[in-house]
Amino acid sequence: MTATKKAQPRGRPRSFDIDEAVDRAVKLFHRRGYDAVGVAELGSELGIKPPSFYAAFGSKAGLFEQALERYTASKANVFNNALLEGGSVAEVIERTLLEAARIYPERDGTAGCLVIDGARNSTDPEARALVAALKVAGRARIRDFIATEFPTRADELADLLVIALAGMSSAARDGAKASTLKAFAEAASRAFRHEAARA
Amino acid sequence: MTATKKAQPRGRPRSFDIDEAVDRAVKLFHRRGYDAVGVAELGSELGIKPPSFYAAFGSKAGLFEQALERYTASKANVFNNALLEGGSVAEVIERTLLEAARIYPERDGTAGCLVIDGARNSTDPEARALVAALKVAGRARIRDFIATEFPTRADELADLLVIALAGMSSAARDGAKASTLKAFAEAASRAFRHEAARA
DNA sequence: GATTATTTTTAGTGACCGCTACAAAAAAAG
DNA sequence: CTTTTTTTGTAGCGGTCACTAAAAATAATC
Repeated sequence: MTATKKAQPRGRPRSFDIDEAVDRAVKLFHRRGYDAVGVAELGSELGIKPPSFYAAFGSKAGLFEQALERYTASKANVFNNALLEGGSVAEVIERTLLEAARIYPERDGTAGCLVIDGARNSTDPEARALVAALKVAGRARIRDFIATEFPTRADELADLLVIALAGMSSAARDGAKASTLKAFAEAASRAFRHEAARA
Repeated sequence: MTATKKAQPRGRPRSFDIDEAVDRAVKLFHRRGYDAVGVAELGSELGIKPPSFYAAFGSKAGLFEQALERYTASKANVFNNALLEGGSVAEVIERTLLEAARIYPERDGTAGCLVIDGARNSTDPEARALVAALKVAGRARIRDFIATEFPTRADELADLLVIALAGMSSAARDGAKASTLKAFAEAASRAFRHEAARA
């Protein structure tokens, strides 16, 4: 019994695919940022009307939360993916930076990182809190991993990576080319090894 | 004759100080970003009403343009100030990074760089174009200066600085402490010297 | 067929957005 | 004084924001 759909419940069936809707929302929020995407646009892009939207997601921020979950569980989570391939700390950090340089440049209208810049300058406290929590958790994971090899400098080295990624996301959203980000990522990776070897 | 005020013109005198209004606008736009600051709030903060606002600045984007001019002519222009103190390319870049680490952390509600992040995710094409032009011009000045010592690697080295500054602005707006930014700036400065010496 | 449960569509809500028409007010010029 | 010029305050423009009340539609269940 391969049940993905649990025997149709009672009422009128939903006329749209929630998973696909979240995927489209990821793209829209990534493209233009949380505030710049309106519920009206989300509705028309998702092919649903406001009441269906709110019945399914609760609020605009609710959809953003699901979009962030989808995003961080995808290949866009560059550190997670680099970590899965194993290797030394320096190797994982290098793969993280190079992968960011590969996926951050504009593609299909999206650029940079949704978590880093998706709620930048947003007026919505809920949206800001959602990305802030993800940033804190992400940085903690990076720091703890670095600490396995460099326990006394883990914070400083984690900040080096986090700030470098933020710069790359920012630059990508400003139109930086893949070659530019790749050169920066390589320099940042060399800097990481150099800093890790210091003191 | 020390004329800053040109013999009062004909009509009703302006009831507010334009220079001070621009200063306050710089702070507001810097604090929350272009889109998040409304004309109504600008008006009440500046003590003027819409018609006076539009008579003086033409539009919200017009005030933003003046705010950007004020900002880039101030001590916030870290590269300009570092350049004025002279020294080698590596020294100027180091001062640029360290000065950014000093002024980017949150102070009086403002953090990071108004040019880099002030119109991030804005929906207003005019505001985006204004900061985009400043970014292009700023990067060109940095690249040309670096080229005086490193003509073959000026672009790559300029991107290293520009992306590092973007990362610092982003991190500062996310609450990074001065000590965090300082450590990053020092590492970035070392990376710059190291990259400049390569090849 | 009748009941119940869920989602749908229709048609809005009040609040805020950037911006403006209009006329009174306040100054210099005649 | 009157005229001319500029800025002011009052009031409100059309548009968009996130969101919702109410009832019709569509399914399983009784």
